[in-house]
Amino acid sequence: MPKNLVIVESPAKAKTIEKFLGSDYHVMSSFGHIRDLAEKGIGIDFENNYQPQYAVSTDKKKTVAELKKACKESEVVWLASDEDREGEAIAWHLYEELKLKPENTRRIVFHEITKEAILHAIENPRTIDINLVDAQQARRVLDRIVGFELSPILWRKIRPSLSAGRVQSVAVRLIVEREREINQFTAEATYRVNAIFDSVDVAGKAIELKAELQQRFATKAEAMAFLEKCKDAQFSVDSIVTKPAKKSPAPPFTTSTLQQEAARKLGFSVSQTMQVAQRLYEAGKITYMRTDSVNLSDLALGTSKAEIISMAGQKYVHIRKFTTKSKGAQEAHEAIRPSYMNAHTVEGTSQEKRLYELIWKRTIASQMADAELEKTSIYISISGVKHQFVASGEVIVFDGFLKVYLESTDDEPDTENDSLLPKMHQGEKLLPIEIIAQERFSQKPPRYAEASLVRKLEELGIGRPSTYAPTISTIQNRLYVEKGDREASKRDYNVLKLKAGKITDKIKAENTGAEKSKLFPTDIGTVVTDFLTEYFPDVLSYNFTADVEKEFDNIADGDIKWTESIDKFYKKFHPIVEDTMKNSERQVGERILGVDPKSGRQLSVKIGKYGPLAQIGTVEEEEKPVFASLRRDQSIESITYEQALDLFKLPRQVGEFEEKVMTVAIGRFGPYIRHDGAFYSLPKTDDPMEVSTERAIEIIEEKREVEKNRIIQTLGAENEIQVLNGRFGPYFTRDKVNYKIPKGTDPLSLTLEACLDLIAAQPEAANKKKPFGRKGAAAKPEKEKAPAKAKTPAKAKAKSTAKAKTTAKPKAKAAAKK
DNA sequence: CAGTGAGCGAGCTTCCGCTTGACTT
Repeated sequence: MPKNLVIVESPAKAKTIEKFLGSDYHVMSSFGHIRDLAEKGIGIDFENNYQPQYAVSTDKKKTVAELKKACKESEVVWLASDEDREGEAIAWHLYEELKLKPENTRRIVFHEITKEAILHAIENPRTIDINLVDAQQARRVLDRIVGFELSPILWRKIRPSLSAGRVQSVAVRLIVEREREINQFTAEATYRVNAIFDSVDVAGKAIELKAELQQRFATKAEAMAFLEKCKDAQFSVDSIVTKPAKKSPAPPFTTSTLQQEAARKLGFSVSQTMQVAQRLYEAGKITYMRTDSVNLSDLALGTSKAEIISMAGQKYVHIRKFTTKSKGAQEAHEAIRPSYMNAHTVEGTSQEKRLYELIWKRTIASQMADAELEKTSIYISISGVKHQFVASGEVIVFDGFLKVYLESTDDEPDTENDSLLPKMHQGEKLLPIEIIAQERFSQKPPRYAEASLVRKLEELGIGRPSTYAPTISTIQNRLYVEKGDREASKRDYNVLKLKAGKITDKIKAENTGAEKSKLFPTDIGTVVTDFLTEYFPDVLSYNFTADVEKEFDNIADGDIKWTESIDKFYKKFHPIVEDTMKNSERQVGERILGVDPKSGRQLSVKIGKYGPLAQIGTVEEEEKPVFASLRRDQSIESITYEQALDLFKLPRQVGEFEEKVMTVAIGRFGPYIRHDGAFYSLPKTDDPMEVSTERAIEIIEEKREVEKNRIIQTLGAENEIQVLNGRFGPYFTRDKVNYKIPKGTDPLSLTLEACLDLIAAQPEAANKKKPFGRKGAAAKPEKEKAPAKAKTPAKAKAKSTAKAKTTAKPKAKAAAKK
C-alpha cells in the first residue's frame, strides 16, 4: 500500500490525479458529501445551541468503510476536496468521520487538474479552515430549518406532500409573477414605416434600397397623414455615416451558460445537457461540468493559441482572461472546456458529439480576436417632412472569432441590417417604389424556459451549478410548474400602402404568441406562492439568498459565530411559523366570478381535492353546489366568467343513435362521446360544444371500424391467445399480458406453438404486470392517485430486498417492523 | 381509461449541495 492517501470528491478526478502523482500516492474519491443532517426529523438540536445531528448517508456507508480502511494503511492523508465552502466542509466531515489525526493529515487545494497545479498543492498544504466549515454548517442548518418548517404548513393549509425551500420557492415565484405580468399586459400598437426606393449608385448603376422611417406613429391617422405628404415629396440622400464597430467573443462556458446555449442551439433540456456533459467528463473529454468559473488554465490558453494559429493564423489569436461577474461565485473549478484543445470532435452519440463541438467552439472562440465590423447608415430626407428614412447595413471587415462561433440570444432579431449597402453619393435622388405603414404591436414579456430560469436564478445568486437541474425538476415534480406549449392566436393588423400615387388600406392577419417548452405556473403553484409571500415575505424575497450569503461570508471571515447568526434568524422566523400554523386560513385560491344567470347562485372557482374546479352555489346553502372541473389549459387565475359558465354546459346530449342517447363530456383524458356504455374520444379538431349529431355518429363508426380491424386472429382453446393490431403495430396477448412479435414475422402466420415459444422467450413480461413505483429523480408523482396508495408497491419491494441489500434505506426497515 | 369536490380515526410527506449509480417500461 502506498504511503500517501489522497481523497478527492469525484472518481473521474481521482483517476486523472493518480496518473500525475506516481506510485507513492493512492487516490480515492468520497463521492461528494459523506455525511448530512439526520434524514429523519429536523436533525438539529434546538435545546443545545443548534447542534447539528450528522449521520453518514446510507448510500455512503460503503465508501466511508473503504476510506477508513485505506486511512489505516496510509501514513499521510491528503484531503483534496474543492476549495469552496462545501468542499471545505467535505474535508472536515472526512476528518471527523474517519477520525484522522492532525499530525498526519494535510489539507490541499487546486483549481485545475494539471500536474503542475497538483504538485504545487502538495508542496503547500494547510489546515482545515474551520470558519469556512462553520459558514457551510450555517448554510446547511438554515436550509433545513426553512424547508422543514415551511413544508408542514403547506401540508396542513393547502395539500399534503408539498414542499417549500429557499431556492425552489423563489424559482416558482419568478414564474408565477411572470405569468401575472403576461396576463396584465396589453399590447400597444404603433405604425412602423418601411420603404423601397429606386436609385443609382456612385457608378451610375440602378439599385434598390430598403429603408425604415426613424419615427413610429402612435395612431393610424398620423401614419395616414404621413403617407399623404409622401405622395408629392422629393426623396434624397441627406448623409452617409460609416462607423467601425467591434464584437467580442463570449467567455467560456459555466454550467449555467452551457445549459442556455445547449437549449438554444441544440434544443436540449437542462437535465439532458447535464447528463451528456457528465458522460463527456467521465470519458475524460471535458473538464468538470458543474462550475461557476469562466477561468481557463494556462495550459488551456496555450493549447488554444496553438490550435488557433494552425487553423486560422496568428492574427486570429487574442488571449483573454475573463473574470466572473455572477453573484456568489465560488470558483472552485475551471470553466467547462475540452480536455485537449486539439481534439475538434469526439467519438460517441450524436448528442455527445454536438455538445462537445459546442464546448470546443465556445472555448476556442473565447481566445480569438474581436470581429471588426463596419456599420453604414444612409439617411434619406423627405421634402416638407422633418422625419428621415434610414437604410442601415453591416459589413464584416474582419471575422475574428465569428469564424467559429456566435452566441445565440433568446430574443428574435428585430431589424435586419446584415446586408451590404450600395455606395451612394450625398444628394442623390431616390424614387419610392412603395411605402408601407404597418401596425406593429409591443411584445408580451416572454415566459421562462428551463434555461432562462436558470439564468435568472444565477443572476440573483440563487442555487448552485450542482442544483440548477434538480431544482428545475423539483418544481415540476411538485406540480407547481408545468412545461408546455401555447398555440399561436390570430391577430389582425392594419397595413397602409402608398404605391403609384395611391394609398390602400388593408387588414391582414398574423399568428402571434406561439411558445414552445415554456414554464407555466399551475394553480397549486400560484396558491402556494401567494400564501408564502404573504406570511414569509423575507424568505420569498428575491434577495433573501444574497443577504444570507453576506452573513455566511462574515462567518467565514470569523466575524460572527455561526450559531449566533442562526439564532438571530430562528428567533424571528419560528414565531411566524407557529402563528401561521395556528391562525391562517386553509388556502383554496377561491375567486368569485359573479352570479349564475339561471339560478342566481354564486359562481366561483377554487382548488378542489382533485384539482381546480368551478362551482355554482356555496356549501352554506341548503341546495348542494354544482361542480365542474376546469380544463387543462385553464387556470383559476385567468379564467373568465363566461369560460367558467361554459364548463357547466357539459355533459351535453347530442341526439340519438341506434335508439340510444349520445352524450359529450370532458374526462380525465379529454373530450369524449358516451354511447351505450362505451366511450369514444373526440379528436382535437372537434369542439365538444359544437359537435353535431351527424359528426358524433361518424366518430363512433370510425372507432368501430378500427376495432373491427384490431383482431388479426385468435389461437388456442377459448381464444387463449389473441393476435391484435395496436398503436405500435401487431402484438399478441394472453391473460391480459402483452407480448412482442419479432420484426419481420407476419402476424397471420403465427401458430399457437410459435406464440407459446415466444412467451417462453419473454418470461419477464409476465412479471411486468404490476406497476412498480419508479425510483430516482425521474420519478413523477401521479396527480390522480392518492400518494399513500401509489407508494405501497414500492415499499413492499424495498421490504422484500432489505435483507439481501446492505444499502437498503432505514425507511424500508422501519416499514418492515410494522 | 372517461363519476369525484368529503367524515373522527393512522401515518406519511419536506430542504440545499456535494457526488454517481443500476435496470427495465
